[in-house]
Amino acid sequence: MENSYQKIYGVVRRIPRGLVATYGQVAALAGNPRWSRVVGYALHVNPDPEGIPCYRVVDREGRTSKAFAFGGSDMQRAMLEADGIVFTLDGRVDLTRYQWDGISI
DNA sequence: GGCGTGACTTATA
DNA sequence: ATATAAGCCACGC
Repeated sequence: MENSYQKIYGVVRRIPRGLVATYGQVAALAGNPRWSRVVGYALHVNPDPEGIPCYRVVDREGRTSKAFAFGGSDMQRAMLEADGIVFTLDGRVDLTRYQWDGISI
């Protein structure tokens, strides 16, 4: 039982539908603001894609990395739009409106 | 424990 | 905006 990953997964799992969180946000909520890379790795291994919607985790710009698992940011965009999130013309999420506060749930 | 790598972040040029 | 550098932590060898 490893705390770090469980915490990260727990935080990501708490992200409410229609909102997104950044790697740094998840890392901070997990307990350490410096796990940004670890969060990415944790989602990379993604042991439970159905319980851990990695597409709701974006970077500081509201964007995802090129190495995104589902087939690229294109798939992620579709998933987030299905959650009711609207993208900007830049192909990014409006973090000013959709970034999770971490207080929900 | 060291070294390289990585779905990150911040700072500097 | 892009590139480079450094920092952070975890995994595999």
